Amino acid sequence: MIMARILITSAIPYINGIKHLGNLVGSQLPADLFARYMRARGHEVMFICATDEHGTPAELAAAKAGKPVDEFCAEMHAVQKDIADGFRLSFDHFGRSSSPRNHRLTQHFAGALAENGFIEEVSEKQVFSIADNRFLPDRYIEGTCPNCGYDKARGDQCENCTKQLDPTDLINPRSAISGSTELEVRETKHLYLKQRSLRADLEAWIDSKTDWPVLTTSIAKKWLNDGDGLQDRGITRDLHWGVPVKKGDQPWPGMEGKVFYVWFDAPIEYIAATAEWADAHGKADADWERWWRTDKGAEDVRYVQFMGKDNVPFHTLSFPATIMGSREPWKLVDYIKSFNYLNYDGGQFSTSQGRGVFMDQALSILPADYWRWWLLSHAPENSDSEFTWENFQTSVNKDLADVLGNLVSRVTKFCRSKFGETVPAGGEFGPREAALIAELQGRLDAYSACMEAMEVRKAAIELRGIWVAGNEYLQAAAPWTVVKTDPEQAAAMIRLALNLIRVYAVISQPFIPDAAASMMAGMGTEDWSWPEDIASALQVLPVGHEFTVPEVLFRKITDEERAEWQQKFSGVRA
RNA sequence: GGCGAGGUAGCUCAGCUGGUUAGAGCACACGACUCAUAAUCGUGGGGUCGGGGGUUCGAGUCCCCCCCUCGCCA
Repeated sequence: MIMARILITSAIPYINGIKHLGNLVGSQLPADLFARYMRARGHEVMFICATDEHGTPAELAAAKAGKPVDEFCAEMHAVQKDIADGFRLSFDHFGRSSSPRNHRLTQHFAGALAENGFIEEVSEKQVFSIADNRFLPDRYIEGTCPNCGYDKARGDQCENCTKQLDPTDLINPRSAISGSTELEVRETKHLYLKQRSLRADLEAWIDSKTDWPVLTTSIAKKWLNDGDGLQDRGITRDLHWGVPVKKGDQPWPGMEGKVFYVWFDAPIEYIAATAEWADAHGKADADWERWWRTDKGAEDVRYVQFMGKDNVPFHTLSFPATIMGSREPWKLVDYIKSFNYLNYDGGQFSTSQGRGVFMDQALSILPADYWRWWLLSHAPENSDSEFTWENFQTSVNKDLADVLGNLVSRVTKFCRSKFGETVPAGGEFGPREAALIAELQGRLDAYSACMEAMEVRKAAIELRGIWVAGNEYLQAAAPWTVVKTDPEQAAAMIRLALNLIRVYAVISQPFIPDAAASMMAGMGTEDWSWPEDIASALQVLPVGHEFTVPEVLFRKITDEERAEWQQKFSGVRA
């Protein structure tokens, strides 16, 4: 196997609150699965995530919490970091889009784009709230709809009659933030990224990605071709919290007091976070640049992004336009794995309504592995999928407790009672064992192929099949019967089965890292080497090797618990 | 209204460029086993593949129309 270098990024979660399970399964979790698998196969991996911290919602959330926005973001970053650790998300670095690295890099990209003629200054009129001392984004202006008379219409659209509005259309407009009616229209200047000038480049690039999921390319092409086609995009805002507008390290005349739009600086944070990683580990710039600069070693890097479908336009068009327009040799993404939505019990997960299970709540009721297994084995790859408590309970109980957990239990306890807690000697492998080895080799190849291709659900099915094969073997070999007449032969069977536990720990680790660690600890080894060859992998634990019977790996979810949680999470988040 | 994704066994889903009796897991029934977390293993019942046309020797798989769900946009 040739060692490869793989750069993996997960869409970066917004700072203003804790994410729900739908967000988790749409980007961070599958990205982690892929990162863990690639590391397990011996590849060099750089797995990057961060918090997305700028913009109006962050400012408002901070105000609501009664804290300065920078302090609020620092606290929420720590909270999200803890939860990510709780889910065992194995980021090499979990950065912050508000970092000095991202400030400098964002300003650098803007400067380069301007130099190459891809930035246009546009003067436009926006609503300014005197009481709030700030410009108001359209959706933060409320008033009476001129069309239907609804008195809580927003400046971008009336939610009652769905008519598209301009803020100036509203009757008796007021600030949605303070309620103040002291509003005035002011002239303000903004920078636009001339995406239309890069349209041909973008289209050619996307057309060259024939191996991308249809979900990814269909969304990209829609934005490229729909209506009037790809539009130029404003990349600055009249806000206080954000990356100050600069042309590289120089001031940008006329843009004083403005910041870059959150969607401009957020993807750049992928790069900046890698630089933050280098800083945090006392490494040189060359150490992160070899992942991102094709002129500095990134030519052989494979870059894979994970995200929900709502993020696809920014990753297929806006961010690539930023990179292409810089005319600098930054690494473009090689593969975009995108996901549909996970629904919750007949409806949508909703952050604003607190509907569904949020990441902190999930960890408070069950260990990470339960969630990881269910979410990954039901990842919304081909269409939206649905979380129900009944499905969660049966899947987890059956797959984890019955098929895998019980297998570990029956093997180790049987050995302990008949041979003691060491790998027993005697006997030889026969045709039945040879058949098992052949089957496992074939199934493992299929599993690996799915993991390489990021076919998450299929990989889970293959892995489960491998677990089942172990039970099938035991059932057919029946060492509990054989031991009565031929203890040596039974010993050979159990020797194989104990080694099987180690193999299962290694290959299951990307899905269920904690259980894998328990299995490995029980087997008394730290040999995580991937079972390239099953026959030899099943001899890693030698005769006489000591092990212990692990605690129950997965306890079952009871009907009472299921009913309780179903009730608890049906309504509004406390 | 436009666009995109879907509508396959009770449930959750597989089914690439059309090809013999449409698959898996769960649930259900029966049987085997008793080492194990009342776990495991085997066998079986169950679907006119949203509806209607069409192309074809042959369509869940291609074309047209319609219905329904979800999302995005206007």
